[in-house]
Amino acid sequence: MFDVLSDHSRRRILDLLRERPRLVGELVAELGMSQPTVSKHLRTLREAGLVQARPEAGRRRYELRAEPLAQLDAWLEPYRRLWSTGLDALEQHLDTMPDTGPDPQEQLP
Amino acid sequence: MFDVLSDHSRRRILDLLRERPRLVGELVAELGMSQPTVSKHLRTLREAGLVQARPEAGRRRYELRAEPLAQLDAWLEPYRRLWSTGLDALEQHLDTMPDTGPDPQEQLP
DNA sequence: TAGTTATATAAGCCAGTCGGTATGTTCAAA
DNA sequence: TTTGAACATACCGACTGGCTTATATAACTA
Repeated sequence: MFDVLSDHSRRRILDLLRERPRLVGELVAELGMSQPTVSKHLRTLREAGLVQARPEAGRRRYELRAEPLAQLDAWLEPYRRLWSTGLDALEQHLDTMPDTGPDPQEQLP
Repeated sequence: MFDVLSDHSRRRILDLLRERPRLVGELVAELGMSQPTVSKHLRTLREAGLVQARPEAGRRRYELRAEPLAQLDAWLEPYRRLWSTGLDALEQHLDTMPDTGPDPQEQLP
């Protein structure tokens, strides 16, 4: 999942498909890359379940499938608490140890 | 950001530092990689602002800095709506267009 | 059926990167 | 100041992955 998303061109494709489904030729024009290169990226995205092709009058319209991104969201989840509370790993650790000083913040779950 | 996170070893390091800050030697032992390799990953993470080193009795204790991950979260945000509502780019598009009938299924070559 | 268009796959090149070994560098203790 | 431990950097070989050109496949059209 991270591997698939680490490529800038593939993220551009996802961003474009987020607006609306598109034909391969449309993506080629907007990305300014060769058609085979775009097709290979689409294959990678397809195998990751992030896009889906629908035949349409001899062409192929690609559409976004966002569900697999939930994995990324799941990975991010435990980190989200840290930055959203301004708490990093150091303070989190100190929270679990006998306190030697004042405790500025308190924490939930 | 995506480039930094696309490496499995670096994600393992972040996961370990999420538990608690650690010395380089501790990470080396837990990752089973050579010390220079770990140091190189730490440098990459440091330059991305994801970790931070604190000198400690001649050693270096690395701690997590989760804030930059907010960028990832921001990128993810517009997609989160799609999968959380079960709405993908296709239906989103069709919502804005007059319906022409039932849609077929896809196929593979 | 042949020709044309749209897309997919194949093969090859090149740049970037991961991991390793060897070598600096820094710091604390003696 | 010297030694030794902990960590960083330099450099190298192997592999990966993206891009390009050339070619194959599929579907529409005449």
